[in-house]
Amino acid sequence: MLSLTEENYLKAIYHISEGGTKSVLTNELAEAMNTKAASVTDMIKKLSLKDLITYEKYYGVNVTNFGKTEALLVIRKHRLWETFLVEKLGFNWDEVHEVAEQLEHIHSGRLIDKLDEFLGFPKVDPHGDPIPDSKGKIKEQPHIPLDQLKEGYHGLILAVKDSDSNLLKYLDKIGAKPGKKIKVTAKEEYDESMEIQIGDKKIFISKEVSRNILVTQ
Amino acid sequence: MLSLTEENYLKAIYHISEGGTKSVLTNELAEAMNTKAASVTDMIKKLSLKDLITYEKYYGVNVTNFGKTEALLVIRKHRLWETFLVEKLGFNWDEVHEVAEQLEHIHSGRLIDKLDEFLGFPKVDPHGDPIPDSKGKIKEQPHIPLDQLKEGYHGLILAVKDSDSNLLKYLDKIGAKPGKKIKVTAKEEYDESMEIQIGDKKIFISKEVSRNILVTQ
DNA sequence: ATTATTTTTTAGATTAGTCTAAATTTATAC
DNA sequence: GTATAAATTTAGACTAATCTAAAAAATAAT
Repeated sequence: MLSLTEENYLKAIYHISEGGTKSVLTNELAEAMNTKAASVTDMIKKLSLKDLITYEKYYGVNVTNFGKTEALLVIRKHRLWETFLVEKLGFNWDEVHEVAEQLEHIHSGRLIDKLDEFLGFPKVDPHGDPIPDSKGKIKEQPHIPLDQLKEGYHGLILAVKDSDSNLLKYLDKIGAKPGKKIKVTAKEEYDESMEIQIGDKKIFISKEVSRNILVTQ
Repeated sequence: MLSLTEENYLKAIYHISEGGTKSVLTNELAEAMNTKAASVTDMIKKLSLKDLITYEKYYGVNVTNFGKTEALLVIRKHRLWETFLVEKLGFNWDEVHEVAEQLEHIHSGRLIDKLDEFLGFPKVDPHGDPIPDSKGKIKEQPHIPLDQLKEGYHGLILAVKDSDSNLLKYLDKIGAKPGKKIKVTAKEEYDESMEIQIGDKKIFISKEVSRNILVTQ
């Protein structure tokens, strides 16, 4: 069984590697984990011994299929708990990340499947991110970050980045929720900011915001 | 903030001391925590420094008022989670202890009060144990263990010991649930076993069972 | 292609929680 | 009331996860 720390490292590797599609450097991981490169090297050795990742000295890390599944099972827990907190306990979507970071490490064969059932087998969490199934399989919808959508084009909001509470509060305020139609009405080359239309409102947003909104292509 | 281990020690001290009414010996605690006396001595020093307990070398440990409150807040979490698992997720009462042992250590100001509200502010958990309020205050009903009830007398089942899964399965089978009326129809002096009546059924139980059932006096 | 810079790894130390074995204190027995 | 037994504490060591500082390897610059 994985320790809490091992699970957190593995999850970070999965995310940084964009689902295992590219390798992850020691320093990237150190920054993501808020730790030092030396600590990362140590943990990498442990995860490598457990066949969760492959690791070649000085060249970074790749998740194995086994590691990918394990990471997705943790992510499944995280997203189901977030859904529970919002749907059942009445939390706002910007308040659930920290608590779900703790809840995702509860080990119980039956708990999470019972919770899944209780929630009605949701397909996505409150931020629009897909929830892996109990085998660790995930169904991603094709999507692009909003900052890559061209002027004049529109799309549906699929998901938003879940970990930044202030961003989520702001997105709430401007009405940028998954499912909403969004149109790029103007784009500024210089700083890549854009004007968008959601419903009948026009809003100006920076690239910092637009890159954290995922839309259908 | 208390570590997971500190919380577990404190909870064990609270239970063994019967709510802080008597002092706890090192070896008792070592047995309860499944650890060695030397480890207990170390932890006792830590808890003592944090003013959760008082400790005099070679003479055992007593919980402070502060420690009592902290212990009761952990117990509150444990019992609310057990209630959630049974009432909402459909677990049996003998399956929840281990999972609740993990869930009780989730730190979040709002989570547990929201959960309390979601459950409808229950007064007792599925085993009949009272749930402390958010200030760490607990309301105990007057009770005695069934083995102290005299022949011919009856009482209502208030609560049963929650941590032994096999005992709980057995109690389920014989219909010994909180709220049920129970009568001691015969008592055997020699081994302190007894015959009891629950509903229209008469059952023979050992002292090992009867001392884990709490009844109104 | 040799030097300088950046990144990564190793070496050695630290903290929390644990252990065994030895020493100390308290309790018990004659 | 001294000897013996039991309980408790201390001393020293171990593991997981972390750190700093130094060494090693890879990358970039001239």
